[in-house]
Amino acid sequence: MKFLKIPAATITRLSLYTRALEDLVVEQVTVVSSKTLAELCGVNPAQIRKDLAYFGQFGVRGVGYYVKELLFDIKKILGLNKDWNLAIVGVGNLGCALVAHENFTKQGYRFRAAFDADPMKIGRKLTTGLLIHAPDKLGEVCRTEGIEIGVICTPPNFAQDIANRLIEVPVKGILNFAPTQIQVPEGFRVENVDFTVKLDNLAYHLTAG
Amino acid sequence: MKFLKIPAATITRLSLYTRALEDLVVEQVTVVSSKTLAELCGVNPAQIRKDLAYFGQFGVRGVGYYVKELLFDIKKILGLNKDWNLAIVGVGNLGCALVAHENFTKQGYRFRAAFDADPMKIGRKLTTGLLIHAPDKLGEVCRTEGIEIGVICTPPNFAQDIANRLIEVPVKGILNFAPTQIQVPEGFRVENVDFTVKLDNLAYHLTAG
DNA sequence: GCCTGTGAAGACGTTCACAGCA
DNA sequence: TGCTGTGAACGTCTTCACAGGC
Repeated sequence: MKFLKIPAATITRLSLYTRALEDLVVEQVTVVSSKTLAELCGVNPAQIRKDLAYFGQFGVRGVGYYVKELLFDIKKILGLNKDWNLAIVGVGNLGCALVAHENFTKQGYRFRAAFDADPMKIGRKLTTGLLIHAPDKLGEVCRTEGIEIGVICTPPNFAQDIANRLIEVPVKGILNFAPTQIQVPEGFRVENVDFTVKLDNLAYHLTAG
Repeated sequence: MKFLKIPAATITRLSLYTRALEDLVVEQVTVVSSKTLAELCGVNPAQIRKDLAYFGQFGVRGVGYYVKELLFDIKKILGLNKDWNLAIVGVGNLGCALVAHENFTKQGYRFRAAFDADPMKIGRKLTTGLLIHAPDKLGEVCRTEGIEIGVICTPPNFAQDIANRLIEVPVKGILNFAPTQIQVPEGFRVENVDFTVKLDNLAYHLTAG
C-alpha cells in the first residue's frame, strides 16, 4: 500500500477530515463511520476509506473508526505531530492578520520570524511581540530560528526575489500569498493561496449559470 | 465545443493565464505562443490550447495569440467584464486586510458592505470608509447595495449561520475564509480559501520527502 | 517552418460493488 | 447485520501527436 502514488487531493481531504474529527472530539463522539464522516466533509464514503487505505488500516469492520485514534493517526500522517517554525515576509495588512490568526497556532504552526522592506517597520514589533527584521537579515535570522516554512505576503513583484532568498536559506517549503506564479527548483515545494483565483471561479460560475 | 463539460481546473488556469497576460501587456509584448505562456504559468502548452478550445478559437496558426485580445477574451469568459459587488462579514484582522487589499479592486471586485457582530465595531468605519453594520441588517443592506458575492471572514463556528443568511438574501455565491465546511443547497456556489489546508499539504510533503 | 486546434491515447482519480471480518 | 478494505469499472483530465493553416 505504502508505495502507491498518493493523489494530491487525498492529502487535502485528510486535512478536512482532521477538522471534522476535531469537532467530533469536542462533541464527545467516540466512534464514526465513513458514511457519517463523509457527510460532514461533503465527500463520498468510499473516498474516505480509499484515502485512508493508502496509509494503512484504521477502522474496525462492522463498527467504524475510533474518533480520537483516527485523528491522531491522520495528524501523524500529515506531519502534524510536531510544531513547525514559520517566517513571514511582508507584514502589511494581510501579513499582520496572518501572524495574529489563531488557526495557525492552534495546529502547531509558529511564526518565529518576520521581515519587511519598509524602513518604518524594521525594528518595530508586531502585536504578538515578534520583531520585524530587514530583508537582508533573512538568511541569518531564518537559520538561527530554524525556520522550515517561509510565508510570502509581499506585493507580487517582490515575491520571486523573496522566494529565491528563502530557497537559499534554505527553508523546506513556501506558502505563497502573492498572486503570482513563483519559479522554484525541481522538487521544491510551494503552495499558493490565491483568493483572486477563487473569486474568478465564482465570477465564472455566477455568470455562466 | 461550447456544450462540452468544462473541467474545474480549466477555469482556475484561465485565471492564471489572465495574470501572466497582464504582465505581458505591461512588458509591451504583443504576441505570445502557447509554449511561452505555458512556461510563465507552469503548465503544459497543449493544456493551454485545450483550455481555450473549450470556448472557441483565439489564436493564429504559425503565429500565436495576440496578448491584449486574448486577455480581453478570457476576462469576458470569466465574467470579469463587469464589476462585482461584495459584502464582507467579519471584519477582524483578516477581514480588514481583505477589504484593504488592492488585488480585489484591481480586478473589479468592490466591497460595498461590511458586517460584524462586535458592538464596539458596529457604526464605525473601515479605513476605506466602509460603514460596519450589525449582522441583523444583513438582508436589508445587501439588497439595497445589490450584493452578489458574500465573503465570510468570521470564526468557524459562526460561518454556517452567516452562510444561511447570505443564501437567504439571496447572494449568488460565497467566498469562505472560515476553516470549516459550509453546507449549502444543491447548485449554490461556495469557494473555500483555506490556508491551514495548504499548510497541512506542505507539512505532509516536507515530512514524507 | 512554425504554431494552433483537436481526436486519440494515456494517466489519473473516484465510485461501485462486494468480499472479509467484527 | 453492519461497516471496513479493496479490486475492478468508470469517468475525468492531461498529454501526445499530427492535421490544418498562416
